[in-house]
Amino acid sequence: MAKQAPFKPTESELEILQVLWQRGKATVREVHEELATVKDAGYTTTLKLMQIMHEKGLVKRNDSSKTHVYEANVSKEKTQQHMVGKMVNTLFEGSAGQLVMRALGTAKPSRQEIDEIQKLLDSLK
Amino acid sequence: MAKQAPFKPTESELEILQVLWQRGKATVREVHEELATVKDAGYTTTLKLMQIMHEKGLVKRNDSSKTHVYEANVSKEKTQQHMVGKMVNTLFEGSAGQLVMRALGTAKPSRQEIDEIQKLLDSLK
DNA sequence: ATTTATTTACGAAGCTTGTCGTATAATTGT
DNA sequence: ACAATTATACGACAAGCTTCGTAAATAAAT
Repeated sequence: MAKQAPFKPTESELEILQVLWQRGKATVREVHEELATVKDAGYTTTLKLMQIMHEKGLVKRNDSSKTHVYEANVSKEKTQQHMVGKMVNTLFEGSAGQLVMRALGTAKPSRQEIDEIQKLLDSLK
Repeated sequence: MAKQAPFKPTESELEILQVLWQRGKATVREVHEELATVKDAGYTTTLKLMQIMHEKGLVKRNDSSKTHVYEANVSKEKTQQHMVGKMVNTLFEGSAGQLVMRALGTAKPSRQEIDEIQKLLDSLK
């Protein structure tokens, strides 16, 4: 039976998940190359992190060939939901509205996003 | 010169900051009592955490009397801003709008909050 | 075929977090 | 005054994260 993912990815694990979500499947080498454009760590570091993530159940992998192919085992949506919920609790006293206000104050969304948000808000009323 | 606060409070540190933000000033005992209603850790644990937070510059303290009085040294607003920004980057590809959509999908804000958000959105257009 | 390169596996070290025990100093109660 | 309580300081430890070096196995290149 597959182990239940814990849903508390660390900073580095999130970076890796980002790549996997974006690419679907990827080898350690591919993930590492992509991270290298942003970060500065050795190949074996990325490898080790992904091995640990596999033990935790955060990713699954196909090791039928010598070069293993990895894939995220937690969805982006669920992870976002979980992390946002946690943040609302620990930093915004349970108020999603407060978080929204803060987010909008920090970075202005595009016109299109604004329209989308307004549509959603209307439907919530 | 006061050390610059690092702005990456841990989970436990956030719990303590929450109490300090709410009360303004508080002793270790007071913070601990309040946390004890939610959490289960010894007094010296809270003490140690607050001492470390002091070293980091996350809190300041008045130790003119035997019982030290602590106070947050980072504002709730700045901390929220920083944490939200980080989350937008690591989980939402830099899009605040996406975070907002997710937050609204997770927990419905009150009618009053919705109105507030809409007002803010209009002003952003 | 032999060398070179790639990949995984493993172990270890340094750092941070969270936990607590114990010692010491100060305060309070009787 | 003496005992009991309360506070700080300090050290230590387990667990987890991140880092990397090295060894062994496989694949590719010459």
